[in-house]
Amino acid sequence: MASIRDRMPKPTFHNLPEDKRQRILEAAIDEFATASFEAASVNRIVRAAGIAKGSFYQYFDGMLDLYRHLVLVELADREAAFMSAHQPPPELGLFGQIAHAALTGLRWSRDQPRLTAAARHVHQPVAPDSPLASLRDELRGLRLTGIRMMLEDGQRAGAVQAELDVDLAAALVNVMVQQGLDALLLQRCGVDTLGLCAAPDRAAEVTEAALQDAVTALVDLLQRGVGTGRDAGRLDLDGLRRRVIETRRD
Amino acid sequence: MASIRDRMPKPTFHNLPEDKRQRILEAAIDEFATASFEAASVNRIVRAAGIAKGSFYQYFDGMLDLYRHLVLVELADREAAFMSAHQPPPELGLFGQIAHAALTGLRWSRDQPRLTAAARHVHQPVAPDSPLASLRDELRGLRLTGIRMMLEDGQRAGAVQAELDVDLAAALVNVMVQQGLDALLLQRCGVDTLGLCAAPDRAAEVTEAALQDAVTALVDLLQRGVGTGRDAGRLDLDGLRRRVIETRRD
DNA sequence: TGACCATGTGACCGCTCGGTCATACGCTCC
DNA sequence: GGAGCGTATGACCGAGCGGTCACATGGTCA
Repeated sequence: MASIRDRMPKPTFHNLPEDKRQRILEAAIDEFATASFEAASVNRIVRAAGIAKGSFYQYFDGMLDLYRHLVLVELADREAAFMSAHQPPPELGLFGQIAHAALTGLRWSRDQPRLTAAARHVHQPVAPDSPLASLRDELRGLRLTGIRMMLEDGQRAGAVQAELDVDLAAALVNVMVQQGLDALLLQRCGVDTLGLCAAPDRAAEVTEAALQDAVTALVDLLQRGVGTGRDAGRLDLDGLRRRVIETRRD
Repeated sequence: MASIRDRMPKPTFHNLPEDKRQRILEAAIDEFATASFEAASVNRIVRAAGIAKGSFYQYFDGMLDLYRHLVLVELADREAAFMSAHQPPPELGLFGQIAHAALTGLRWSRDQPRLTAAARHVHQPVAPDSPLASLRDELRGLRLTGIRMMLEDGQRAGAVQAELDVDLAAALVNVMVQQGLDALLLQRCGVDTLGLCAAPDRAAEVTEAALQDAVTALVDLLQRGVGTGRDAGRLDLDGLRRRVIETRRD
Protein backbone atom coordinates (compact mmCIF):
# COMPACT_ATOMS: atom_id res chain seq x y z
CA MET A 1 0.00 0.00 0.00
CA ALA A 2 2.57 2.53 1.10
CA SER A 3 4.88 1.40 -1.65
CA ILE A 4 2.65 2.38 -4.52
CA ARG A 5 1.77 5.72 -2.90
CA ASP A 6 5.35 6.70 -2.16
CA ARG A 7 6.91 9.94 -3.26
CA MET A 8 5.34 10.57 -6.57
CA PRO A 9 5.24 14.31 -6.88
CA LYS A 10 8.49 16.08 -6.01
CA PRO A 11 8.81 17.42 -2.46
CA THR A 12 8.30 21.00 -3.65
CA PHE A 13 4.68 20.10 -4.36
CA HIS A 14 4.08 18.98 -0.81
CA ASN A 15 5.64 22.19 0.53
CA LEU A 16 3.21 24.35 -1.41
CA PRO A 17 0.69 26.53 0.40
CA GLU A 18 -2.59 24.70 0.72
CA ASP A 19 -4.65 26.91 -1.58
CA LYS A 20 -2.14 26.76 -4.39
CA ARG A 21 -1.93 22.99 -4.16
CA GLN A 22 -5.70 22.79 -4.24
CA ARG A 23 -5.87 25.05 -7.30
CA ILE A 24 -3.50 22.73 -9.13
CA LEU A 25 -5.43 19.63 -8.11
CA GLU A 26 -8.76 21.14 -9.11
CA ALA A 27 -7.37 22.14 -12.48
CA ALA A 28 -5.98 18.65 -12.99
CA ILE A 29 -9.29 17.05 -12.01
CA ASP A 30 -11.14 19.24 -14.49
CA GLU A 31 -8.67 18.39 -17.22
CA PHE A 32 -8.85 14.64 -16.69
CA ALA A 33 -12.61 14.75 -16.26
CA THR A 34 -12.87 16.43 -19.65
CA ALA A 35 -10.15 14.95 -21.84
CA SER A 36 -8.80 11.49 -22.42
CA PHE A 37 -5.49 10.79 -20.74
CA GLU A 38 -3.59 11.04 -24.02
CA ALA A 39 -5.31 14.29 -24.94
CA ALA A 40 -4.92 15.91 -21.52
CA SER A 41 -2.77 19.02 -21.70
CA VAL A 42 -0.21 20.42 -19.28
CA ASN A 43 -0.69 23.82 -20.85
CA ARG A 44 -4.40 23.89 -20.02
CA ILE A 45 -3.78 22.74 -16.45
CA VAL A 46 -1.20 25.42 -15.68
CA ARG A 47 -3.38 28.07 -17.32
CA ALA A 48 -6.41 27.02 -15.26
CA ALA A 49 -4.38 26.76 -12.06
CA GLY A 50 -2.69 30.12 -12.63
CA ILE A 51 0.86 28.86 -12.31
CA ALA A 52 3.83 29.03 -14.65
CA LYS A 53 4.61 26.02 -16.76
CA GLY A 54 8.09 25.80 -15.32
CA SER A 55 6.53 25.47 -11.89
CA PHE A 56 4.52 22.46 -13.00
CA TYR A 57 7.72 20.63 -13.82
CA GLN A 58 9.12 21.58 -10.45
CA TYR A 59 6.22 19.76 -8.82
CA PHE A 60 5.80 16.76 -11.12
CA ASP A 61 7.89 14.66 -13.45
CA GLY A 62 5.15 14.98 -16.05
CA MET A 63 1.52 14.14 -16.63
CA LEU A 64 1.76 10.54 -15.51
CA ASP A 65 3.35 11.60 -12.24
CA LEU A 66 0.52 14.03 -11.62
CA TYR A 67 -2.12 11.49 -12.57
CA ARG A 68 -0.67 8.80 -10.35
CA HIS A 69 -0.76 11.16 -7.40
CA LEU A 70 -4.27 12.27 -8.28
CA VAL A 71 -5.66 8.76 -8.50
CA LEU A 72 -3.69 7.00 -5.79
CA VAL A 73 -3.76 9.73 -3.17
CA GLU A 74 -6.18 12.58 -3.73
CA LEU A 75 -9.14 10.81 -5.31
CA ALA A 76 -8.63 7.63 -3.30
CA ASP A 77 -8.59 9.57 -0.04
CA ARG A 78 -11.67 11.59 -0.85
CA GLU A 79 -13.62 8.56 -1.97
CA ALA A 80 -12.48 6.53 1.02
CA ALA A 81 -13.63 9.33 3.31
CA PHE A 82 -17.03 9.33 1.62
CA MET A 83 -17.35 5.57 1.78
CA SER A 84 -16.32 5.35 5.41
CA ALA A 85 -18.77 8.12 6.26
CA HIS A 86 -21.43 5.73 4.96
CA GLN A 87 -20.55 2.58 6.83
CA PRO A 88 -22.88 -0.34 6.23
CA PRO A 89 -25.02 -1.63 9.08
CA PRO A 90 -22.84 -4.24 10.76
CA GLU A 91 -24.81 -7.46 10.22
CA LEU A 92 -25.30 -7.29 6.46
CA GLY A 93 -24.86 -10.46 4.46
CA LEU A 94 -22.67 -10.65 1.39
CA PHE A 95 -25.21 -9.34 -1.08
CA GLY A 96 -26.36 -6.72 1.36
CA GLN A 97 -22.80 -5.48 1.61
CA ILE A 98 -22.51 -5.39 -2.14
CA ALA A 99 -25.79 -3.51 -2.42
CA HIS A 100 -24.65 -1.01 0.17
CA ALA A 101 -21.31 -0.49 -1.52
CA ALA A 102 -22.95 -0.09 -4.91
CA LEU A 103 -25.45 2.41 -3.59
CA THR A 104 -22.74 4.41 -1.88
CA GLY A 105 -20.63 4.33 -5.01
CA LEU A 106 -23.52 5.57 -7.11
CA ARG A 107 -24.16 8.43 -4.70
CA TRP A 108 -20.50 9.31 -4.88
CA SER A 109 -20.67 9.43 -8.67
CA ARG A 110 -23.76 11.60 -8.51
CA ASP A 111 -22.31 14.00 -5.93
CA GLN A 112 -18.77 14.13 -7.32
CA PRO A 113 -18.99 13.29 -11.00
CA ARG A 114 -15.80 15.19 -11.81
CA LEU A 115 -13.78 13.04 -9.43
CA THR A 116 -15.30 9.85 -10.77
CA ALA A 117 -14.71 10.97 -14.34
CA ALA A 118 -11.10 11.92 -13.62
CA ALA A 119 -10.45 8.43 -12.29
CA ARG A 120 -12.03 6.65 -15.24
CA HIS A 121 -8.87 6.44 -17.36
CA VAL A 122 -7.57 3.79 -15.02
CA HIS A 123 -10.62 1.55 -15.38
CA GLN A 124 -10.63 1.32 -19.16
CA PRO A 125 -8.72 -1.12 -21.34
CA VAL A 126 -5.33 0.25 -22.17
CA ALA A 127 -2.52 -0.84 -24.49
CA PRO A 128 0.23 -2.79 -22.70
CA ASP A 129 2.83 -0.21 -23.75
CA SER A 130 0.77 2.72 -22.54
CA PRO A 131 2.25 4.71 -19.67
CA LEU A 132 -0.99 4.00 -17.84
CA ALA A 133 -0.64 0.23 -18.13
CA SER A 134 1.22 -0.51 -14.90
CA LEU A 135 -0.97 1.82 -12.86
CA ARG A 136 -4.06 0.20 -14.28
CA ASP A 137 -2.76 -3.28 -13.56
CA GLU A 138 -1.86 -2.43 -9.98
CA LEU A 139 -5.30 -1.07 -9.22
CA ARG A 140 -7.09 -3.80 -11.10
CA GLY A 141 -5.21 -6.41 -9.13
CA LEU A 142 -6.19 -4.81 -5.83
CA ARG A 143 -9.85 -4.61 -6.80
CA LEU A 144 -9.95 -8.17 -8.06
CA THR A 145 -8.36 -9.48 -4.90
CA GLY A 146 -10.93 -7.69 -2.80
CA ILE A 147 -13.82 -9.04 -4.83
CA ARG A 148 -12.35 -12.53 -4.85
CA MET A 149 -12.07 -12.51 -1.08
CA MET A 150 -15.67 -11.42 -0.75
CA LEU A 151 -16.82 -14.20 -3.02
CA GLU A 152 -14.77 -16.77 -1.14
CA ASP A 153 -16.23 -15.56 2.13
CA GLY A 154 -19.63 -15.96 0.52
CA GLN A 155 -18.79 -19.49 -0.48
CA ARG A 156 -17.75 -20.39 3.06
CA ALA A 157 -20.96 -18.85 4.38
CA GLY A 158 -22.97 -20.85 1.87
CA ALA A 159 -24.34 -17.78 0.12
CA VAL A 160 -22.29 -18.26 -3.03
CA GLN A 161 -22.21 -21.34 -5.22
CA ALA A 162 -19.35 -23.58 -4.12
CA GLU A 163 -18.48 -24.61 -7.67
CA LEU A 164 -18.14 -21.01 -8.88
CA ASP A 165 -14.92 -20.09 -10.70
CA VAL A 166 -14.03 -17.27 -8.37
CA ASP A 167 -11.41 -15.69 -10.62
CA LEU A 168 -13.68 -15.36 -13.60
CA ALA A 169 -16.63 -14.27 -11.49
CA ALA A 170 -14.49 -11.59 -9.84
CA ALA A 171 -13.52 -10.23 -13.25
CA LEU A 172 -17.19 -10.00 -14.20
CA VAL A 173 -18.22 -8.41 -10.93
CA ASN A 174 -15.44 -5.88 -11.36
CA VAL A 175 -16.76 -4.91 -14.78
CA MET A 176 -20.32 -4.68 -13.49
CA VAL A 177 -19.29 -2.39 -10.67
CA GLN A 178 -16.94 -0.23 -12.74
CA GLN A 179 -18.99 0.12 -15.91
CA GLY A 180 -22.33 -1.45 -15.10
CA LEU A 181 -23.42 1.05 -12.50
CA ASP A 182 -22.73 3.92 -14.85
CA ALA A 183 -24.65 2.15 -17.62
CA LEU A 184 -27.60 1.67 -15.27
CA LEU A 185 -27.50 5.35 -14.38
CA LEU A 186 -27.58 6.25 -18.05
CA GLN A 187 -30.44 3.85 -18.66
CA ARG A 188 -32.58 4.96 -15.73
CA CYS A 189 -31.88 8.70 -15.70
CA GLY A 190 -30.65 9.44 -19.22
CA VAL A 191 -27.40 10.78 -17.87
CA ASP A 192 -24.14 9.18 -16.79
CA THR A 193 -21.08 10.40 -14.95
CA LEU A 194 -19.65 12.27 -17.92
CA GLY A 195 -23.07 13.74 -18.58
CA LEU A 196 -23.23 15.00 -15.00
CA CYS A 197 -19.83 16.62 -15.45
CA ALA A 198 -21.07 18.52 -18.47
CA ALA A 199 -24.43 19.41 -16.90
CA PRO A 200 -24.13 19.34 -13.10
CA ASP A 201 -27.68 20.62 -12.60
CA ARG A 202 -29.01 17.38 -14.04
CA ALA A 203 -27.98 15.67 -10.79
CA ALA A 204 -31.46 16.56 -9.60
CA GLU A 205 -32.84 14.02 -12.07
CA VAL A 206 -30.86 11.29 -10.35
CA THR A 207 -33.29 10.47 -7.58
CA GLU A 208 -32.71 8.12 -4.69
CA ALA A 209 -35.40 5.88 -6.13
CA ALA A 210 -33.50 5.63 -9.41
CA LEU A 211 -30.30 4.71 -7.60
CA GLN A 212 -32.14 2.05 -5.64
CA ASP A 213 -33.60 0.64 -8.83
CA ALA A 214 -30.15 0.44 -10.32
CA VAL A 215 -28.64 -1.25 -7.31
CA THR A 216 -31.52 -3.68 -7.09
CA ALA A 217 -31.11 -4.61 -10.75
CA LEU A 218 -27.41 -5.15 -10.33
CA VAL A 219 -27.54 -7.16 -7.14
CA ASP A 220 -30.47 -9.26 -8.32
CA LEU A 221 -28.64 -10.11 -11.51
CA LEU A 222 -25.52 -10.88 -9.56
CA GLN A 223 -27.26 -13.05 -7.00
CA ARG A 224 -29.98 -14.78 -8.96
CA GLY A 225 -29.32 -14.10 -12.61
CA VAL A 226 -32.13 -13.43 -15.03
CA GLY A 227 -33.14 -17.05 -15.59
CA THR A 228 -36.20 -18.62 -14.00
CA GLY A 229 -34.10 -21.38 -12.49
CA ARG A 230 -36.13 -24.15 -14.06
CA ASP A 231 -34.03 -27.26 -14.31
CA ALA A 232 -34.90 -27.46 -17.98
CA GLY A 233 -33.21 -24.13 -18.50
CA ARG A 234 -30.08 -25.14 -16.69
CA LEU A 235 -29.73 -28.51 -18.35
CA ASP A 236 -30.47 -26.80 -21.60
CA LEU A 237 -27.40 -24.66 -21.25
CA ASP A 238 -25.09 -27.52 -20.43
CA GLY A 239 -26.38 -29.66 -23.22
CA LEU A 240 -26.34 -26.96 -25.81
CA ARG A 241 -22.94 -25.67 -24.94
CA ARG A 242 -21.42 -28.87 -26.20
CA ARG A 243 -23.26 -28.43 -29.47
CA VAL A 244 -22.20 -24.82 -29.74
CA ILE A 245 -18.63 -25.86 -29.35
CA GLU A 246 -19.00 -28.55 -31.94
CA THR A 247 -20.09 -26.02 -34.53
CA ARG A 248 -16.53 -24.73 -34.48
CA ARG A 249 -15.06 -27.96 -35.69
CA ASP A 250 -16.39 -27.74 -39.23
CA MET B 1 -30.46 1.38 -40.95
CA ALA B 2 -29.79 2.79 -44.37
CA SER B 3 -30.13 6.28 -42.97
CA ILE B 4 -27.18 6.07 -40.62
CA ARG B 5 -24.98 4.39 -43.22
CA ASP B 6 -25.72 6.93 -45.94
CA ARG B 7 -23.07 8.83 -47.81
CA MET B 8 -20.47 9.42 -45.24
CA PRO B 9 -17.23 9.49 -47.16
CA LYS B 10 -17.27 11.65 -50.28
CA PRO B 11 -17.99 9.87 -53.58
CA THR B 12 -14.35 10.11 -54.62
CA PHE B 13 -13.53 7.57 -51.94
CA HIS B 14 -15.94 5.02 -53.35
CA ASN B 15 -14.48 5.49 -56.84
CA LEU B 16 -10.98 4.63 -55.64
CA PRO B 17 -9.24 1.52 -56.94
CA GLU B 18 -9.78 -1.33 -54.53
CA ASP B 19 -6.19 -1.70 -53.31
CA LYS B 20 -5.82 1.97 -52.54
CA ARG B 21 -9.07 2.03 -50.61
CA GLN B 22 -7.94 -1.02 -48.67
CA ARG B 23 -4.60 0.61 -47.86
CA ILE B 24 -6.40 3.61 -46.41
CA LEU B 25 -8.78 1.46 -44.40
CA GLU B 26 -5.97 -0.69 -43.03
CA ALA B 27 -4.02 2.39 -42.02
CA ALA B 28 -7.08 3.81 -40.32
CA ILE B 29 -7.75 0.56 -38.48
CA ASP B 30 -4.17 0.48 -37.23
CA GLU B 31 -4.40 4.06 -36.07
CA PHE B 32 -7.66 3.63 -34.18
CA ALA B 33 -6.52 0.30 -32.76
CA THR B 34 -3.45 2.05 -31.34
CA ALA B 35 -4.54 5.52 -30.32
CA SER B 36 -7.54 6.98 -28.55
CA PHE B 37 -10.00 8.72 -30.84
CA GLU B 38 -8.88 12.16 -29.70
CA ALA B 39 -5.22 11.28 -30.15
CA ALA B 40 -5.63 9.62 -33.55
CA SER B 41 -3.71 11.48 -36.24
CA VAL B 42 -4.57 12.15 -39.86
CA ASN B 43 -0.89 12.65 -40.57
CA ARG B 44 -0.01 9.15 -39.41
CA ILE B 45 -2.83 7.60 -41.40
CA VAL B 46 -1.87 9.26 -44.69
CA ARG B 47 1.79 8.41 -44.11
CA ALA B 48 0.96 4.75 -43.44
CA ALA B 49 -1.44 4.57 -46.37
CA GLY B 50 1.01 6.25 -48.73
CA ILE B 51 -1.35 8.97 -49.90
CA ALA B 52 -1.09 12.73 -49.85
CA LYS B 53 -2.80 14.60 -47.07
CA GLY B 54 -4.81 16.62 -49.56
CA SER B 55 -6.21 13.36 -50.90
CA PHE B 56 -7.46 12.40 -47.46
CA TYR B 57 -9.62 15.50 -47.35
CA GLN B 58 -10.92 14.70 -50.82
CA TYR B 59 -12.21 11.39 -49.47
CA PHE B 60 -13.43 12.36 -46.00
CA ASP B 61 -14.72 15.44 -44.23
CA GLY B 62 -12.32 14.69 -41.41
CA MET B 63 -11.53 12.06 -38.82
CA LEU B 64 -15.07 11.62 -37.59
CA ASP B 65 -16.30 11.03 -41.13
CA LEU B 66 -13.65 8.36 -41.61
CA TYR B 67 -14.39 6.74 -38.27
CA ARG B 68 -18.13 6.67 -38.89
CA HIS B 69 -17.56 4.88 -42.17
CA LEU B 70 -15.08 2.53 -40.59
CA VAL B 71 -17.37 1.51 -37.75
CA LEU B 72 -20.74 1.56 -39.46
CA VAL B 73 -19.73 -0.01 -42.77
CA GLU B 74 -16.33 -1.66 -42.89
CA LEU B 75 -16.05 -3.18 -39.43
CA ALA B 76 -19.77 -3.92 -39.18
CA ASP B 77 -19.73 -5.77 -42.50
CA ARG B 78 -16.65 -7.81 -41.69
CA GLU B 79 -17.96 -8.76 -38.27
CA ALA B 80 -21.40 -9.57 -39.64
CA ALA B 81 -19.80 -11.82 -42.25
CA PHE B 82 -17.87 -13.62 -39.53
CA MET B 83 -20.92 -14.00 -37.31
CA SER B 84 -23.14 -15.25 -40.12
CA ALA B 85 -20.46 -17.73 -41.13
CA HIS B 86 -20.90 -19.16 -37.63
CA GLN B 87 -24.66 -19.52 -37.47
CA PRO B 88 -25.97 -21.10 -34.30
CA PRO B 89 -27.65 -24.49 -34.45
CA PRO B 90 -31.29 -23.68 -35.10
CA GLU B 91 -33.03 -25.00 -32.00
CA LEU B 92 -30.96 -23.24 -29.31
CA GLY B 93 -32.75 -21.74 -26.34
CA LEU B 94 -32.19 -18.17 -25.21
CA PHE B 95 -29.11 -18.83 -23.12
CA GLY B 96 -27.74 -21.18 -25.72
CA GLN B 97 -28.04 -18.40 -28.28
CA ILE B 98 -26.29 -16.00 -25.97
CA ALA B 99 -23.53 -18.52 -25.32
CA HIS B 100 -23.09 -19.06 -29.02
CA ALA B 101 -22.99 -15.35 -29.76
CA ALA B 102 -20.53 -14.73 -26.95
CA LEU B 103 -18.27 -17.54 -28.11
CA THR B 104 -18.34 -16.31 -31.68
CA GLY B 105 -17.65 -12.77 -30.52
CA LEU B 106 -14.67 -13.92 -28.48
CA ARG B 107 -13.26 -15.81 -31.42
CA TRP B 108 -13.69 -12.71 -33.53
CA SER B 109 -11.75 -10.67 -30.99
CA ARG B 110 -9.02 -13.28 -30.89
CA ASP B 111 -8.76 -13.58 -34.68
CA GLN B 112 -9.18 -9.89 -35.50
CA PRO B 113 -8.05 -7.95 -32.44
CA ARG B 114 -7.21 -4.87 -34.50
CA LEU B 115 -10.75 -4.60 -35.79
CA THR B 116 -12.21 -5.07 -32.33
CA ALA B 117 -9.82 -2.53 -30.88
CA ALA B 118 -10.57 0.00 -33.60
CA ALA B 119 -14.26 -0.22 -32.79
CA ARG B 120 -13.80 0.18 -29.04
CA HIS B 121 -14.03 3.99 -28.99
CA VAL B 122 -17.73 3.70 -29.64
CA HIS B 123 -18.38 1.41 -26.68
CA GLN B 124 -16.78 3.56 -24.03
CA PRO B 125 -18.40 6.37 -22.06
CA VAL B 126 -18.03 9.63 -23.88
CA ALA B 127 -18.76 13.26 -23.02
CA PRO B 128 -22.11 14.48 -24.39
CA ASP B 129 -20.39 17.22 -26.38
CA SER B 130 -17.86 14.86 -27.92
CA PRO B 131 -18.07 14.40 -31.69
CA LEU B 132 -18.43 10.69 -30.98
CA ALA B 133 -21.49 11.13 -28.77
CA SER B 134 -24.22 10.80 -31.37
CA LEU B 135 -22.55 7.83 -33.05
CA ARG B 136 -22.19 6.12 -29.71
CA ASP B 137 -25.80 6.76 -28.79
CA GLU B 138 -27.08 5.44 -32.11
CA LEU B 139 -25.18 2.18 -31.78
CA ARG B 140 -25.94 1.80 -28.11
CA GLY B 141 -29.63 2.19 -28.83
CA LEU B 142 -29.52 -0.50 -31.49
CA ARG B 143 -27.69 -2.94 -29.23
CA LEU B 144 -29.97 -2.31 -26.29
CA THR B 145 -33.06 -2.82 -28.41
CA GLY B 146 -31.73 -6.14 -29.64
CA ILE B 147 -30.91 -7.34 -26.15
CA ARG B 148 -34.25 -6.14 -24.81
CA MET B 149 -36.09 -8.08 -27.49
CA MET B 150 -34.16 -11.22 -26.65
CA LEU B 151 -34.98 -10.86 -22.98
CA GLU B 152 -38.65 -10.28 -23.72
CA ASP B 153 -38.71 -13.34 -25.93
CA GLY B 154 -37.17 -15.21 -23.03
CA GLN B 155 -39.86 -13.96 -20.71
CA ARG B 156 -42.59 -15.15 -23.06
CA ALA B 157 -40.88 -18.53 -23.31
CA GLY B 158 -40.66 -18.75 -19.53
CA ALA B 159 -36.88 -18.84 -19.49
CA VAL B 160 -36.46 -15.34 -18.05
CA GLN B 161 -38.00 -14.03 -14.86
CA ALA B 162 -41.30 -12.32 -15.65
CA GLU B 163 -40.76 -9.57 -13.10
CA LEU B 164 -37.37 -8.58 -14.51
CA ASP B 165 -36.83 -4.90 -15.33
CA VAL B 166 -35.90 -5.51 -18.94
CA ASP B 167 -34.45 -2.05 -19.57
CA LEU B 168 -32.02 -2.21 -16.70
CA ALA B 169 -31.12 -5.83 -17.35
CA ALA B 170 -30.42 -5.02 -21.00
CA ALA B 171 -28.04 -2.26 -19.96
CA LEU B 172 -26.17 -4.71 -17.73
CA VAL B 173 -26.06 -7.43 -20.37
CA ASN B 174 -24.72 -4.89 -22.83
CA VAL B 175 -21.88 -4.02 -20.47
CA MET B 176 -21.12 -7.66 -19.81
CA VAL B 177 -20.91 -8.42 -23.50
CA GLN B 178 -18.97 -5.30 -24.45
CA GLN B 179 -16.50 -5.16 -21.58
CA GLY B 180 -17.04 -8.35 -19.64
CA LEU B 181 -15.87 -10.74 -22.30
CA ASP B 182 -12.65 -8.81 -22.70
CA ALA B 183 -12.15 -8.80 -18.95
CA LEU B 184 -12.66 -12.56 -18.85
CA LEU B 185 -10.11 -12.99 -21.62
CA LEU B 186 -7.62 -10.94 -19.65
CA GLN B 187 -8.33 -12.92 -16.51
CA ARG B 188 -8.10 -16.35 -18.11
CA CYS B 189 -5.28 -15.79 -20.62
CA GLY B 190 -3.46 -12.76 -19.26
CA VAL B 191 -4.07 -10.87 -22.46
CA ASP B 192 -6.98 -8.83 -23.79
CA THR B 193 -7.87 -7.38 -27.16
CA LEU B 194 -5.41 -4.51 -26.93
CA GLY B 195 -2.77 -6.92 -25.73
CA LEU B 196 -3.36 -9.10 -28.77
CA CYS B 197 -2.97 -6.06 -31.00
CA ALA B 198 0.41 -5.33 -29.47
CA ALA B 199 1.53 -8.98 -29.48
CA PRO B 200 -0.41 -10.93 -32.14
CA ASP B 201 1.58 -14.10 -31.53
CA ARG B 202 0.04 -14.37 -28.09
CA ALA B 203 -3.22 -15.40 -29.76
CA ALA B 204 -1.88 -18.94 -29.44
CA GLU B 205 -2.33 -18.67 -25.68
CA VAL B 206 -6.03 -18.03 -26.18
CA THR B 207 -7.18 -21.60 -26.42
CA GLU B 208 -10.66 -22.80 -27.26
CA ALA B 209 -10.89 -24.19 -23.74
CA ALA B 210 -10.21 -20.75 -22.29
CA LEU B 211 -12.87 -19.18 -24.47
CA GLN B 212 -15.35 -21.82 -23.39
CA ASP B 213 -14.51 -21.19 -19.75
CA ALA B 214 -15.13 -17.50 -20.26
CA VAL B 215 -18.43 -18.02 -22.01
CA THR B 216 -19.57 -20.50 -19.41
CA ALA B 217 -18.75 -18.07 -16.62
CA LEU B 218 -20.61 -15.28 -18.33
CA VAL B 219 -23.72 -17.25 -19.25
CA ASP B 220 -23.89 -18.94 -15.87
CA LEU B 221 -23.70 -15.62 -14.10
CA LEU B 222 -26.31 -14.20 -16.42
CA GLN B 223 -28.67 -17.11 -16.08
CA ARG B 224 -28.26 -18.22 -12.48
CA GLY B 225 -26.23 -15.53 -10.75
CA VAL B 226 -23.61 -16.45 -8.20
CA GLY B 227 -25.96 -16.97 -5.27
CA THR B 228 -26.96 -20.39 -3.99
CA GLY B 229 -30.62 -19.55 -4.34
CA ARG B 230 -31.45 -20.30 -0.72
CA ASP B 231 -34.54 -18.44 0.29
CA ALA B 232 -32.69 -17.00 3.24
CA GLY B 233 -30.29 -15.34 0.87
CA ARG B 234 -33.00 -13.83 -1.21
CA LEU B 235 -35.09 -12.61 1.67
CA ASP B 236 -31.92 -11.30 3.22
CA LEU B 237 -31.37 -8.98 0.31
CA ASP B 238 -34.87 -7.62 0.31
CA GLY B 239 -34.92 -7.04 4.02
CA LEU B 240 -31.50 -5.51 4.18
CA ARG B 241 -31.98 -3.24 1.24
CA ARG B 242 -34.50 -1.28 3.23
CA ARG B 243 -32.00 -0.87 6.00
CA VAL B 244 -29.27 0.15 3.57
CA ILE B 245 -31.52 2.83 2.23
CA GLU B 246 -32.37 4.04 5.69
CA THR B 247 -28.72 4.63 6.46
CA ARG B 248 -28.85 7.53 4.00
CA ARG B 249 -31.40 9.45 6.00
CA ASP B 250 -29.06 10.42 8.82
C1' DT C 1 -3.93 19.82 -80.73
C1' DG C 2 -5.78 22.22 -76.91
C1' DA C 3 -9.59 23.03 -73.63
C1' DC C 4 -11.61 21.02 -69.78
C1' DC C 5 -12.18 18.73 -65.47
C1' DA C 6 -11.75 15.27 -61.85
C1' DT C 7 -8.31 13.84 -59.07
C1' DG C 8 -3.61 13.85 -56.78
C1' DT C 9 -0.12 16.46 -54.28
C1' DG C 10 2.82 18.36 -50.60
C1' DA C 11 4.40 22.85 -49.12
C1' DC C 12 2.55 25.86 -46.16
C1' DC C 13 -0.30 28.17 -42.37
C1' DG C 14 -1.46 28.99 -37.65
C1' DC C 15 -1.67 26.68 -33.62
C1' DT C 16 -0.80 23.73 -29.57
C1' DC C 17 1.95 20.53 -27.63
C1' DG C 18 5.62 18.78 -23.88
C1' DG C 19 9.65 20.15 -22.07
C1' DT C 20 13.84 23.33 -21.00
C1' DC C 21 16.48 26.95 -19.12
C1' DA C 22 18.43 31.45 -18.17
C1' DT C 23 16.86 34.65 -15.29
C1' DA C 24 14.33 36.81 -11.40
C1' DC C 25 12.59 36.71 -6.92
C1' DG C 26 12.46 36.31 -1.87
C1' DC C 27 14.17 34.53 2.20
C1' DT C 28 17.94 33.25 5.53
C1' DC C 29 22.30 33.52 7.45
C1' DC C 30 26.85 35.72 7.76
C1' DG D 1 25.22 44.63 2.31
C1' DG D 2 25.78 40.47 0.01
C1' DA D 3 26.38 35.45 -0.59
C1' DG D 4 23.70 31.42 -1.04
C1' DC D 5 19.74 28.83 -2.09
C1' DG D 6 15.15 27.08 -2.98
C1' DT D 7 11.56 28.45 -5.80
C1' DA D 8 8.87 31.00 -9.60
C1' DT D 9 8.70 32.44 -14.25
C1' DG D 10 7.58 32.63 -19.19
C1' DA D 11 10.13 33.04 -23.49
C1' DC D 12 11.72 29.73 -26.29
C1' DC D 13 12.54 25.22 -28.77
C1' DG D 14 11.51 21.54 -32.01
C1' DA D 15 7.82 18.75 -33.16
C1' DG D 16 3.37 17.42 -34.47
C1' DC D 17 -1.19 18.72 -35.32
C1' DG D 18 -5.62 19.65 -38.58
C1' DG D 19 -6.66 21.83 -42.48
C1' DT D 20 -5.93 24.62 -46.98
C1' DC D 21 -4.72 25.70 -51.55
C1' DA D 22 -2.15 26.70 -55.71
C1' DC D 23 -0.49 23.75 -58.77
C1' DA D 24 0.58 19.11 -61.25
C1' DT D 25 -1.18 15.15 -63.56
C1' DG D 26 -3.70 12.44 -66.61
C1' DG D 27 -7.72 11.13 -69.11
C1' DT D 28 -11.68 12.74 -72.23
C1' DC D 29 -13.75 14.98 -75.75
C1' DA D 30 -14.15 18.65 -79.41
